[in-house]
Amino acid sequence: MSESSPTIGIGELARRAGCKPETVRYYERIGLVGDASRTEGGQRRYGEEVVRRLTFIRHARDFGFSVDAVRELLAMSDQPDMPCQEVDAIATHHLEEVESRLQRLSALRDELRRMVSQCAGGKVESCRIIEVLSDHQLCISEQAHGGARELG
Amino acid sequence: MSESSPTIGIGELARRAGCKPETVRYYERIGLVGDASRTEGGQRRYGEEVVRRLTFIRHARDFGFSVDAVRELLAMSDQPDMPCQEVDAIATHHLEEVESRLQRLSALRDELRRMVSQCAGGKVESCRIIEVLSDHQLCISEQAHGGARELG
DNA sequence: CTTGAATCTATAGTCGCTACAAGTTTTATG
DNA sequence: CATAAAACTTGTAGCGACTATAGATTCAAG
Repeated sequence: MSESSPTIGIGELARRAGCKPETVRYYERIGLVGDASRTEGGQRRYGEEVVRRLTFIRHARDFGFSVDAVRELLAMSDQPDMPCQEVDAIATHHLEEVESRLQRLSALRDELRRMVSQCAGGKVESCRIIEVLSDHQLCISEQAHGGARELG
Repeated sequence: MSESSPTIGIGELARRAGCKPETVRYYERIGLVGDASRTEGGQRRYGEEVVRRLTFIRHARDFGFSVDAVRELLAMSDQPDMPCQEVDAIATHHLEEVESRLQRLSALRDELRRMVSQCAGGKVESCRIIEVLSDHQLCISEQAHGGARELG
């Protein structure tokens, strides 16, 4: 693995990886990408391998992996000879979380739909939306939306 | 509307509404609930109407409404004679957001499933999960997971 | 050499809480 | 009534993953 000469500025790096310079500096601060080499004047300069690394990071983040998970995935992708069990475990765990979020979000959608569809458009006093929000008993499923906050 | 005498402590209030005392104080700080009356010693005491208000808040939050949306919903539920168009608008808007989140989360799940199922369990070097994360082109849908971070 | 874009650091803000620390008040028991 | 335990008080900092701002500096193009 030969490093390419570090000629890429933080702006171009960010653009090519699909994020902002601030995010790159943030990733440097938390150690997701290493310290960049600098120009005499102190500006960061990167080589192609950092573009690849940052692209990997952004892609994994787009998949919803947490920064900690990305950190582990990065560490593993740096060890090509190791078995990929752990990679698989992380991805499978994440998939399970996504599936569980989907279920709850879907139940939430059903409740919201029901609520909205029952609003007759009169006064607030008799608005079904307000009524449902006031009275948990009017929900079909008690568990449906307990903790929607975690769903984003 | 007669106010009940304020005898309920913050702990009982929180328990009855399904949150924590810290959350109640937080809601007071941001103005979702008004300032409570106090004992001589300075402790907060509440009446039943606050239990109802806090329950409404928690319920709306469980439905995934933002605090700002809850603020508006509260303001409207305080005006029973007004038409409920705005209530409906807020709820419908929220429903649309939930539906859009669902679509993206569902596409994300499909990609994750595909990725995980293609992992043959060998070395990291040839792990499909790492490959997909390294190369956006291997995704079926480019849009599928662009911004999963917002999905929770 | 000048201009303007890009970059630098440091810090604070976002959202909606949650957690802690160190002190005070209330309530229950002996 | 004394004591202990529970609940409460304020203030502040932390979470995750950035994002935004300010004010200074550096770089690249003409």
